[in-house]
Amino acid sequence: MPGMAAPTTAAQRSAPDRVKGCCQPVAAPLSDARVDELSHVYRALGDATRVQIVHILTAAAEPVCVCDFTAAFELGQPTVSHHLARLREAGIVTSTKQGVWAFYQLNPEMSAAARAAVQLIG
Amino acid sequence: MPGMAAPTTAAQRSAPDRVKGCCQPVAAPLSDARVDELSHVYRALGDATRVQIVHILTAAAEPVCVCDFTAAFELGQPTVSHHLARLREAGIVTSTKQGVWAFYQLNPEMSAAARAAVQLIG
DNA sequence: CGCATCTATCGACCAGTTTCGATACGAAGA
DNA sequence: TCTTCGTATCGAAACTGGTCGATAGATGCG
Repeated sequence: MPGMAAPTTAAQRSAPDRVKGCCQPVAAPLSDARVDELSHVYRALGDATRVQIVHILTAAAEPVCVCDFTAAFELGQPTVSHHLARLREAGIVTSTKQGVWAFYQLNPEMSAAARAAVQLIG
Repeated sequence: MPGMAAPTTAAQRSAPDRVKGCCQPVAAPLSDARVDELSHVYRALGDATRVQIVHILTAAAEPVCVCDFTAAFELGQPTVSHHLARLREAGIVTSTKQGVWAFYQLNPEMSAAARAAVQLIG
């Protein structure tokens, strides 16, 4: 095998290579479920508007009306509704309706990963 | 003004509305810079492959060779390079070259926000 | 009932992202 | 030097995501 073929196991690898650190055994990967959970939480928070929404909710003592969000952002009402829906799908917020109005709050049953990520915004 | 027009200030609002919590004053928004920083960090981590990469790096004592990542994921080499580049652009990882090989590690000068987000994966 | 309002959903458009194959560049061995 | 290998970059295709206008559903007032 000519050239510098990459060894795939520690046994096949020469000492200088190990010193360089190349092709060292890689850490056991996180479970697919855990990776999905983390990446979905991060993806849900990977938008400036949604970070603002979460910040407002962490600072609010009571559930916040959708009309307050539409007033706070220079975005159309369907767009705000879309962002709230994404946070809801990620389990970060919950909504309740009182008459015509809809109120959003941080989901008290948020996953631990989501809670930790949200606290970074607070 | 007929119907149920949404009041925009606390003064215009009737007592029952305030009890319901609608149109309460919204928390002072985070600065644009802070929102951008947070959303960019979250966006960089909002991908399953990049979460795996960060997890491997947090578990590794030494910088990890690109060849280890390409071996660990069922993805093409350009795709892995792309994900590493995105983490690099977000300031989460740094790379060094030793001969033909490129090694990646967590950026020791990562922002506090990035460090906190990375620790949730570790 | 008829109407006005608030919110969610739909359809569409544009921008950004993920992925791959092809290729270019650099380094090291023959 | 010539070849081989590892990595980054480029170009393109497919997909996802953010935004808006239009619209539907629900609620409450008159």
